[in-house]
Amino acid sequence: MAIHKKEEFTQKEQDLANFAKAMAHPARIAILKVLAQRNACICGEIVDLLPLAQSTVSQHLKELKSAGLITGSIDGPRSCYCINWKAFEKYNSEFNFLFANLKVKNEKACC
Amino acid sequence: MAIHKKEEFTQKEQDLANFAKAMAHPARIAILKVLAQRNACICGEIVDLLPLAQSTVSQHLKELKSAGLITGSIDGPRSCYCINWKAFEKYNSEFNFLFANLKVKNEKACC
DNA sequence: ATCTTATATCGCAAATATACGATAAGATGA
DNA sequence: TCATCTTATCGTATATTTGCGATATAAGAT
Repeated sequence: MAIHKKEEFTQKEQDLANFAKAMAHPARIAILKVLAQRNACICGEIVDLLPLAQSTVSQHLKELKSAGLITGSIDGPRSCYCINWKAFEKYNSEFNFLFANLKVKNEKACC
Repeated sequence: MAIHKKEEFTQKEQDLANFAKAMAHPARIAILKVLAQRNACICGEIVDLLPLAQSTVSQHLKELKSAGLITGSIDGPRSCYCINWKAFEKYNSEFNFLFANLKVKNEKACC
């Protein structure tokens, strides 16, 4: 591959792609679900709910965090995670905007 | 890794993750944009518009097609691609549903 | 001070994704 | 038929992701 070409695209395209990448694993979607269902910051209960090792879950959490979709803070001996609604909503509307933009221009399929 | 654990999650989680994965590259987002802007099925004009080799673009098109986001048909010596609005809308609303589901349960950040 | 508990990180192995050149396949035009 | 043009596929190199066990770290309990 030699060089990645990702940075040759627009910032918007890259941002949206990064957001999508963060969502591109069922484990991470399941984590987001759990975080919301519990209506509170959950630490390692996630580990019990998912069919994955603790280190793997921790890694997925790290990815969600670095993508900005969740926030994490240390609470005594355990870690507390929450969905970052702001960022989530931003990407969601950006995604909808792209979709609406596409939709408006072409309605009839041609092939 | 030995075994992939992806199939241990629910079908909905997997579907949404697969959709996200298809969107998880700026080149593929750019392709979708082009397909919509041209308001018609575009074949290899995409190659001229993207900073990628023809074979690479073809591969991205294949992924979008196998994810069901675009359709393709042969038109003489060239190939014609279109956005599959139906599937796109389905995933979009599924995504929104997940988001709304999350949103309704938790509004105040706790960390 | 030491032990326990919870979590993050490191190191590694395997799988997948990304990218390209070369080549094949299919249709059109000379 | 043969050359050409367009697109798909193959083979290959490299990068990234996924997953786990082992280990480190940090706070609380004994």
